[in-house]
Amino acid sequence: MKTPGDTGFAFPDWAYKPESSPGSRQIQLWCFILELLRKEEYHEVIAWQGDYGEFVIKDPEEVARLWGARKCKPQMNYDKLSRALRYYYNKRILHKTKGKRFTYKFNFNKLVLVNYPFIDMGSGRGVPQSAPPVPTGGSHFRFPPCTPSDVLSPSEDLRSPGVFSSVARRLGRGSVSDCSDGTSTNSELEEGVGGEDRGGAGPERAFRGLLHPRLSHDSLFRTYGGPGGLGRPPPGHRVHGDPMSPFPVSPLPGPGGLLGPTLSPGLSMTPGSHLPYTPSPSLSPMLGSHFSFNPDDMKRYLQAHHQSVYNYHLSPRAFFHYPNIVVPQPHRPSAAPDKPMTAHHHAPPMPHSHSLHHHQGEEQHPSPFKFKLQPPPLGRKQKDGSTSSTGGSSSSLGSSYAASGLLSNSSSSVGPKIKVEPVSDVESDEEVEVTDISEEDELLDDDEGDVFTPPHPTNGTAAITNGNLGAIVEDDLDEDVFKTPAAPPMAPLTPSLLGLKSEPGQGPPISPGGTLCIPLKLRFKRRWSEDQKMEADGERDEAEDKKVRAEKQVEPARESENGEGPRRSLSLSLRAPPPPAQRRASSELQRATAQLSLESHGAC
DNA sequence: GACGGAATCT
DNA sequence: AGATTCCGTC
Repeated sequence: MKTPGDTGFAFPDWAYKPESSPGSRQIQLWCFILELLRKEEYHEVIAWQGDYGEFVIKDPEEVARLWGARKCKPQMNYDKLSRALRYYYNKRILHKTKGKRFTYKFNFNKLVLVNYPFIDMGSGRGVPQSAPPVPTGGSHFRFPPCTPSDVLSPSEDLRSPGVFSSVARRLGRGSVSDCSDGTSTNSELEEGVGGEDRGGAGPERAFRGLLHPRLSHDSLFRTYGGPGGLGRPPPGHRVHGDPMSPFPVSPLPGPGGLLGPTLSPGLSMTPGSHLPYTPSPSLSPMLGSHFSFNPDDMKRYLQAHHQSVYNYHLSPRAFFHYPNIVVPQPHRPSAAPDKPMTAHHHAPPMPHSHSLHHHQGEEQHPSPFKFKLQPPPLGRKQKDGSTSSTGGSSSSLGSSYAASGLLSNSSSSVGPKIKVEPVSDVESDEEVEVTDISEEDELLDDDEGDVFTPPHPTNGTAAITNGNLGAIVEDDLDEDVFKTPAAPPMAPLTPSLLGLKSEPGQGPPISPGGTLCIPLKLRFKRRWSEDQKMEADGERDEAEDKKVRAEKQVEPARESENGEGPRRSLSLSLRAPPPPAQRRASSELQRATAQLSLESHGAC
């Protein structure tokens, strides 16, 4: 086996499930697919095609064979493999490109966010839309390795703090390891990889190309992409139109600046809900095509993000994050000391405004937050039920579910199974998803494939401090939430904490008068509940709306045009500016939040 | 070919 | 949980 560096293909350690989970350390199919996709050797077998993240399996049986080899399942065949692939539909990791044989498409959003929650904060929708729609730049598209469990698990959403924390922990490990599970039998791949490893840098390349066109934020790129885009393809690599890249287009011009103080990925220029940029599957907070796991990059990223948080009053979530943010370790102790990283690899350590802690024993960090803000993504099992028309959780909630932490309120997924599906299915999701954010999404949609539609900076400036929120929530949304214009999932928490959004009219998030006097934790909780309530109401309404709509068969787009959907979410999340008092409270809250996060380590 | 349920394995 | 197998349906 090659060391991670050798293979060039390296998924960070944490890309794998935790040891505890079954199947841990086993590569997951989607990772494997990505792996193949990024290797030229397999271009005849599987390759990127069309839209972002869209790939075609040119030789199904071969792919199956490879997969079988990797998993030691000689009996593997395309039929089985495709079944596995179909399971991803539900998880929204993949979806089928209709009408095209053996063609599937990754939902980058989901994957990325989940994997890199830290990024999400601002990145998501927060990224300026103005950014060039140019997709990527990397020569090879690399999917961020993720923890499948996180990504996939319907129960755990991006929004879930738990995820974040877990991710953070994982990051802490930070090490990059090769993708191969220890057992990997298939040296084929690895070998191939090694050979192909240009320049070797495994990890760094990993994310090249990941960026969503709309996401492309200059600063991001600069920051993470490094000058000229760090992950520049090693010599010999084709930069433009790299077949390996999911993005047809060429790499971004890489301005060399590092993260400018300006905007960080975290900072969102636009409100989450309205971001012009679409949450298409391809979008990834990963930023940059050049973003890599290179420690330096990561640091930079984090730093930038961190700054943005402070500068922009990011959502409390961000804070949660930060205290525990762990910077990925450059190299795992055991890891190859020098992974061949790309040139930028040696970038000097960034000054961290905040100390990013390195935790090797990442596990030490219990997630700061025990709250689960998000409801679990739904699965597709809805069907069984009697359609749930009964439960309040009517399917229509789907949209809303995301919006509020409601469901999840009690950490355990309360509504574990809220099925949004009726309305949304993968496909419908997509459609809807479009609505929410903007037309763009539609364009993005797989089938449509107009990924490149220019971003509509609708309100680009509507910048909302929440950007983060939006980002966080949103990405996930893209498929889930977007189905319906739902209130921003994060809204409950974030707004309240920050006090950014207190709704003037409605349930005042902050209990009148009481807030300040209440202990932080209580306050926090209280607020949370209130928000949830509010959200719940909102959801209910929405659900009803949806039903109606569904019956009428109203076009989702219309809604978006009207601004209903998005607006709605905005209203929830952004609500009017908080009264002064609240504001004060909010700042306090912010501080508190930070504290809380710390406290929570032990206490919560 | 694609989908997805169900049982089963790991 | 994430496949793997098998299978019926479209």
